[in-house]
Amino acid sequence: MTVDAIFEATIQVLLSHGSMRLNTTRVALRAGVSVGTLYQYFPNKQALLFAVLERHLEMIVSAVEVACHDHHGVGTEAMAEAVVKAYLQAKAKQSDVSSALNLIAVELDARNLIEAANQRGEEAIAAMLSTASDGRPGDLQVVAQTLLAAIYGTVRTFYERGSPPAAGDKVEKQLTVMCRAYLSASRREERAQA
Amino acid sequence: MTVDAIFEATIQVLLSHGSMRLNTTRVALRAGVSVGTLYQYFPNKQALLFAVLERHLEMIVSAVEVACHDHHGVGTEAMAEAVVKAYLQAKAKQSDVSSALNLIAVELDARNLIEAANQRGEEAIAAMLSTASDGRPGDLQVVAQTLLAAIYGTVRTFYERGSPPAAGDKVEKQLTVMCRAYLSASRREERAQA
DNA sequence: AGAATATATGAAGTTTTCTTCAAATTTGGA
DNA sequence: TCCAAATTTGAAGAAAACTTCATATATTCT
Repeated sequence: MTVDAIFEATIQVLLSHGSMRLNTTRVALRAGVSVGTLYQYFPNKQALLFAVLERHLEMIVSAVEVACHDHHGVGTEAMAEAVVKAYLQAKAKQSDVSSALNLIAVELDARNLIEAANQRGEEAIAAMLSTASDGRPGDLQVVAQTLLAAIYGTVRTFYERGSPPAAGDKVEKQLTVMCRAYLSASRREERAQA
Repeated sequence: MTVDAIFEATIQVLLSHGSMRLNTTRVALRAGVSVGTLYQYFPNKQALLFAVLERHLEMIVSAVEVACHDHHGVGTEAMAEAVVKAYLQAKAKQSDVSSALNLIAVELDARNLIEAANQRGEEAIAAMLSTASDGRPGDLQVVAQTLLAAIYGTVRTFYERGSPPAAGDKVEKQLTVMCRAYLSASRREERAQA
């Protein structure tokens, strides 16, 4: 479909030129359509970028939500593993998209969009953690928030660096170790304070 | 100094308008000088952004390096604590700058700059870890890399979200728990494999 | 003070980018 | 086949941004 071609082109231009040098003509050209066509589907440049971002966020969050839902009731270690894996897979499925989009996320009035996506992710994680078979961690909100931020931030850092996909396994392993350790430590702290 | 005013103005414009709507006129206006003056000091817009970024990276990395150097020979838990604290303090010292700069970092040919900064940070951490009194973690390179990425990414995520500075304490606490747990777990894995 | 040097100004030229719209093309049904 | 609706085109107008440079102001030194 034309719209998909435009989406794809936006990503490509973002990757090869950066958001500062992204302009509608370039996107249209890359998409193999004319500028006019682009404006048929998006009222202006900002709307285009917004749509591309929205699309990607939805994909990531829903992946996390599904993973959390599928892992209610298991131990925290398995939970850590599951979330890390889900997030990493979702990212890998469109690794180029990921790094490109971080360039525009903050440009737009996308704060709310991102905030909402985070919220959903955090809630899914908190809900899952509360069902842990080996005891729930302390402050659910805080732990869920930190966990998501750590996964999100670490992965992003690696992607931006353009690490080879081969490194993905290493990242997953280390992240899993870290998240597991964190959740265990959280429970320990919890017990210590009680 | 004029140059400092321009630096500061760049950050401000970046924050209030985003990199896409950042232009030399706006920066000059905000700095209280004329466009001509700006071009007296920077050959073009790109050079300006590059300089601002460079300045900031140097500040952050050197803070990490100092912290690492000051903590050679202590236990890994203390190390985790030290690095987290150093990084967070450096960021906090110019919290606005931090989030603003991530907007342009990838725009420029700044890959090398960032790569170099990361390199230095990782090396400092690896060097410190290798002197741990309670046993060095497994693959020093990988652990240092992951640790830095996790701290960097997590902090960035929080900053971009515009969390109130009050939340800084909570972030520091959680990050410390996480990094400590990670380093302990790394050592445990090391022993298990040996 | 006066000359020499350094710094600042901002209007104007050039280039880039955004967006529109009348005309051309394609699509799908009667 | 023929028509009407949907889609596409890209040249061109309008707006925004980059950069230059001749002129003006300030600073420093003798």
